[in-house]
Amino acid sequence: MERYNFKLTEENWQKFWEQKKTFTTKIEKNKKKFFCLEMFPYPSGKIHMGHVRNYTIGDVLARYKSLEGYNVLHPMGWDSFGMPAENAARQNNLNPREWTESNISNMKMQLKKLGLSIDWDREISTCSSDYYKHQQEFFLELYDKGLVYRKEEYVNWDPVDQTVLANEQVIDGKGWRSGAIVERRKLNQWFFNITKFSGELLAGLNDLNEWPNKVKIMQKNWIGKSFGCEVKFAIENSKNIKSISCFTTRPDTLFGMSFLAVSVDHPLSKFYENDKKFKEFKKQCSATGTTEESIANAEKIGFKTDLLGINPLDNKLKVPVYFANFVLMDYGLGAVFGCPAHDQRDLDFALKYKLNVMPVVSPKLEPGDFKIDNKAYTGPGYICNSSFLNGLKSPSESILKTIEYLEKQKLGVRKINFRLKDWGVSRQRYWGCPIPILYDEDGNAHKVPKEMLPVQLPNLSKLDPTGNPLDKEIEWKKVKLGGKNYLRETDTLDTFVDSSWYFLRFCSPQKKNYGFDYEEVKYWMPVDQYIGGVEHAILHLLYSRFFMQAISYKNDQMDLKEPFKGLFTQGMVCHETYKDTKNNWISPEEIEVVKGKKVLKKNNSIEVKVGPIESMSKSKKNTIDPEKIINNYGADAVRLFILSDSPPEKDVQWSEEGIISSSKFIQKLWTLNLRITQAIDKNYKKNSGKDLIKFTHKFLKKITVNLNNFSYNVIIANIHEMHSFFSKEIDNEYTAETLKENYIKILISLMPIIPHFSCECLNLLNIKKNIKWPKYDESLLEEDFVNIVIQINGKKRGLLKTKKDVLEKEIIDNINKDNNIMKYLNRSDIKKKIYIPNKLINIII
RNA sequence: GCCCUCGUGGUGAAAUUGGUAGACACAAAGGACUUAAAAUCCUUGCCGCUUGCGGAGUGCCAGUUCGAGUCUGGCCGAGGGCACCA
Repeated sequence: MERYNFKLTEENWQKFWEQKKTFTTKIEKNKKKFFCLEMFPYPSGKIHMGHVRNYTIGDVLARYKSLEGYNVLHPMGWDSFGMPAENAARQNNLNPREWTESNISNMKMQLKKLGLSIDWDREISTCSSDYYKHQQEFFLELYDKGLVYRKEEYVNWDPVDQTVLANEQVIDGKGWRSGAIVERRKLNQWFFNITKFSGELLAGLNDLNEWPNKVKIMQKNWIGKSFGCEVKFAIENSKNIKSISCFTTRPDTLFGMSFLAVSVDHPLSKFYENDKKFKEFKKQCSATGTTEESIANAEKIGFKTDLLGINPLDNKLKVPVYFANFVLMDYGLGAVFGCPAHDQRDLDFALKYKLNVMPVVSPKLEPGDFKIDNKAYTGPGYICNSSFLNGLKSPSESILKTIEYLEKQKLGVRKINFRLKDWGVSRQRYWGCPIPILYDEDGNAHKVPKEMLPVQLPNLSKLDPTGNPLDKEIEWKKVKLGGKNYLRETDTLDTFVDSSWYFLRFCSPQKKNYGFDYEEVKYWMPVDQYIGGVEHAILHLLYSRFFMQAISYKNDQMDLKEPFKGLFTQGMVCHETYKDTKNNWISPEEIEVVKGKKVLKKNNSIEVKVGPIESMSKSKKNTIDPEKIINNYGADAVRLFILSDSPPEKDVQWSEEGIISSSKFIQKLWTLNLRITQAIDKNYKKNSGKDLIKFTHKFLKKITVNLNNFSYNVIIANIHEMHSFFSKEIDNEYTAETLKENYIKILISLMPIIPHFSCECLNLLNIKKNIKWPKYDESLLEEDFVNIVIQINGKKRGLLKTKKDVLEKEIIDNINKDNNIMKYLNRSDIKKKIYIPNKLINIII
């Protein structure tokens, strides 16, 4: 039998799509639009299996929506600024732009081999000045709106990458990319005022009902809203300072206060700058690392001042004021009041410095002899030992009542506090978007005039191993404007800025005088389905949401607040790991299976240790090169396999056996196709094909439902069922028209999954135009016969095939003829019968 | 410590949302075809007696129900996020 030539077929169709511009899109106002977007890749050189999975999932959806009649926007671009280009440049003395561009052209070729339905006319690249010019405009626009500012701030400094990192980029106290332990440095930085929208970004999550809950919860926690009260504590014994304000969520525990504690960076500290002991203490605090363990294990230490803080609820109650290492300057007001009885951290501190521990919340209304030992009580209860607050239900009544009192007495105000901090966007790197700012001779910042945009990156022939390259470009830095001398800002923007608006650019990628066209954006936005890895749950997704807020802010032409209507986070691609006897990682390519054992290829007597299945990574050498796989098995086989084993949101395990079986299955489908076309050619008139029609419609329903649920793995199972149905039934001499009509519907329904194969088969049947998603007919799905489960006491004892909608009596009559079931029924009387028509009968004896 | 998610065969998983548990696939074992191998196809899959039948069975323990993988409560385990957040 003729074999399916995937290579030729796939090449032909890819050429056809390219020449016919099949996937080129433009606004069509009479059509419903669908913006399908996958997170664009960083051009590292080669695509990896993660890309294959991500873009296959997106392509299935894009092709399906397009068949359904939507006007689908499915673009692709390159997140092409960033560290790897710069590192390659520094290490191998390459030009970052050339390096990046050659990577892009290679990856583009690889992506095309996957047969993706992408509108390549909309391709964008963030390192192109056509792109970053508009980013600089946005920067200045945000500056004008007061959403960008510059300040000296303690920042996360990555000593390896030699750059500042955003809080979101510090993971367990280490740089997200370099893994180096992050240091604290005070630097002048540009910030985006993301906290201005804390409330909006939090509230907006409620409307994102097509987002995974997990991601929404992560963002919610990251924004970290807490409700409480700002309380002012008068200070005694001080010429310098009259009061200290604290934010608290538990003002109702004020009577249990036994100390005030402030951060070493608190304004109060400037009065102790010359105090030797304080300086020593400050040093001790910063010596504590920023890693997870060191923080968790860090002892709570304090520096006692001579100040006394006065309890606002009773001015006879006075407590010492400490500097303490556990108080953070950048949360709340950098000061806390300590209530040891009901906060473990405060209790640890109080026990160390022998401070008062008095419970003010008791689990029972009558506190009796309720005492705190070395575990703080944080549960609910009733207020006690608190004068006029006594007896209030805590925390449900007590917090609000206390705030009301404090507000009335002008001792405090209710306040909502957020954990979210402003987004520091300055990076001391070369390969990024220059910040369009000039400094005059006094060091004041000025916007680069609009007509001077873009601020082009200078083309550097050589990058020094360390430091900020732009800072060393003396000539580039100097600018003369209106007879005055200026120096350019030499920091570049965090590359997360680049990806915060690229979805807008995709709507009108060629627009010259602005980043996007409002008409186009109004038609295409929001992104209907965004697909990517969950690792961007906070960083990229939160920044993009902020950017949309910022662009819509003070803007009559735009009121879109959420860029991504639907979000899907796909799982990772995993592979077994292998090690040799010396514990070196071995790649799957070096391995051979001999007698069921995995051994080294070069010397097949040495068995390798098979390690756990882990996500593909270069360091573990368990990656598989997609291009090789596509060349060996074809794009359709790769698509089929990457979708088949696990649901798309979960991790999938790549295996040689799996891809082989997928490619064999394509062959089987081809063989089936030949048998079906032959049967059509024979032009039978015999079999009306009632069961064939029923099967087809049931199949179409399954595919449609599963496509809408992202149950792509089940679709592959459905296709296997389809194959086995036709393999068995094809000799039934179905009437040719019926067979053809139904088979065409099935082929169309396969187009999103295995487009080359389906297009080829359809083409051979002369179906070339007006291909639409086949609708299933619900009325054809009805079965004439049903299997009724016969249960006795809830246990399945038999199956009965009957006509649909038979009466209970008929079932019982049938049961009475069944010896196997009667042997149970004869044992005792029937107490009860539950009959669910067309499903089951349960007889209780 | 806090928050979230998930526990189904040797493996990846399915289950119309409370109604036949294990669809579909991978791996394994046995068989058919073949001189042989590959390829292809078929069968098996936990326990008990011979087919057939019966029993147990969706992490564990309870509960609701005629009926629970699915709902409720408790426990155990795995993964992920946050973390001195006041």
